[in-house]
Amino acid sequence: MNARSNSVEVMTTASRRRIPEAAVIRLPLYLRILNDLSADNCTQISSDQLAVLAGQNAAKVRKDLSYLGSYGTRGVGYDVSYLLYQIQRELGLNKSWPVVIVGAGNLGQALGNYGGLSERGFVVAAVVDSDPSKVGSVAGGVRVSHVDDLPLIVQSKGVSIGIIAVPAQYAQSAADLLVRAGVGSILNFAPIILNLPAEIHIRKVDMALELQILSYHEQCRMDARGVAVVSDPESVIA
Amino acid sequence: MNARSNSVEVMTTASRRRIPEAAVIRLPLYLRILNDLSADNCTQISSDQLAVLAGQNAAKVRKDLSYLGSYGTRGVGYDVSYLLYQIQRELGLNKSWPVVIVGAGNLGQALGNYGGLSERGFVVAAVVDSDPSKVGSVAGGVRVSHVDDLPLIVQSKGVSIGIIAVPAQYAQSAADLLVRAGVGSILNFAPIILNLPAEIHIRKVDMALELQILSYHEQCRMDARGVAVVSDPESVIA
DNA sequence: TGATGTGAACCCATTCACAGCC
DNA sequence: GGCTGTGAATGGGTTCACATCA
Repeated sequence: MNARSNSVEVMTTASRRRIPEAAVIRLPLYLRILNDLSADNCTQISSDQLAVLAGQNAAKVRKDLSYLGSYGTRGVGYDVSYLLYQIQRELGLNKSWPVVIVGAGNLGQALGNYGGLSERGFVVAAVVDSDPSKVGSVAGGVRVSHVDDLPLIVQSKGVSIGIIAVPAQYAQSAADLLVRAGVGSILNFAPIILNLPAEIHIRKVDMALELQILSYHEQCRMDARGVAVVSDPESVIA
Repeated sequence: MNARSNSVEVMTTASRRRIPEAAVIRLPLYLRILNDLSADNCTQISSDQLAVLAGQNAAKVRKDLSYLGSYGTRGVGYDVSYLLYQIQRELGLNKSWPVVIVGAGNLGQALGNYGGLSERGFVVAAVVDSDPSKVGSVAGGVRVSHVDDLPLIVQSKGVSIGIIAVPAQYAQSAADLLVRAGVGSILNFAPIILNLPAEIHIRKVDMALELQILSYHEQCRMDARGVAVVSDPESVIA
């Protein structure tokens, strides 16, 4: 029952314990904090301390970590390096993930050169572009390939994660190409929401959208401070 | 009771109807779709159709829109341009929001030049940097100012939204400076989670973090396909 | 008839509170 | 005594299903 049994089990179809999405999102945060602690030669940490560092509360931290297994010691806390290892394993960061970048423009090149990718085990397997004049040039230590070769590249290099770095008007077709080529997860930098089949995982990195949400919160904040606001736009227009 | 009454009401402290956070996040998505529809001369839309375009379901769309008021027509649907107007108003996009960008490096300059900002009413009031050699150069049509002038700039230009575009190691101090200068919302591009007072709204645009989440989902997907996986790392290490 | 608007039911995430163990 | 691990309670978000109205 406990994951720390002594035998090697082989899991087959769908036997992975599913961790709630909300908890998965916080794991990289804990990971970063534990890395910093480890660099400072800190070996033990309690859920209380970790909660402060992560801006969460202790109960949530304990619940999140309990999804990984029972790796803490009652009355003491968690071993930093062991917890680090367990989170990395759960997130799949002990593996190397080949990614393909679609778009060799400013953003695509910047991402290709971004050291944080390789640091975290994400290897730029290829950069592709539809512009023939860009094919052959070098971006991020990788020669730019033509987008027509995408299926071949995905197959031969075992790529399962694609990064979209093209202007908004081409983003949907880039996404469709990635899906057809066999990619299962997409990170989208274009300022657009993509239509994708449900089985494709997608994460958005969309500044325009985020700013609009901040705009709403700013408005609420200003209202709360007591700034007078007209509540009926109808009559203002009329 | 209905927001479409005929008199002009003046709301004072905290009278804004609070829309659930989850719904606020979808409003910019609807906005983008309605804009496209409007450009295609489409004047009416039903919750069913909008749901398909947004990748949501009809009930959720109706509930989301109902938070704005009762702007639909039973048996018919919603008027595209009126809905557009209402969403923009609710999000505060009918106002002009001055923003300050902290960091005049590659990312800061790219953001300053990004047309999507001004298109959406976000005006780059200033770009600041701590490097004196960068002060005076031009980024995004705005002269780069020294970070020491931040409080003055925020005050004089009425800035309430800050954008952090500095390396991770400087992000926390940049955030602290913004808060002390009086900014209320922050968009963070640095690959780090910031510690901020609860009253500050923050949105993260963090590729490293998003990729780690995709990595987890890829792992789940591969497990589901029946790839054999060792479930007990303990014994593998030993 | 056909689509909105919305209470009620459901489901997931967070928080509480305490049993269990070091 | 102190801290983890976790059932139970709470709260928010989504979905259902239908009353309501053009």
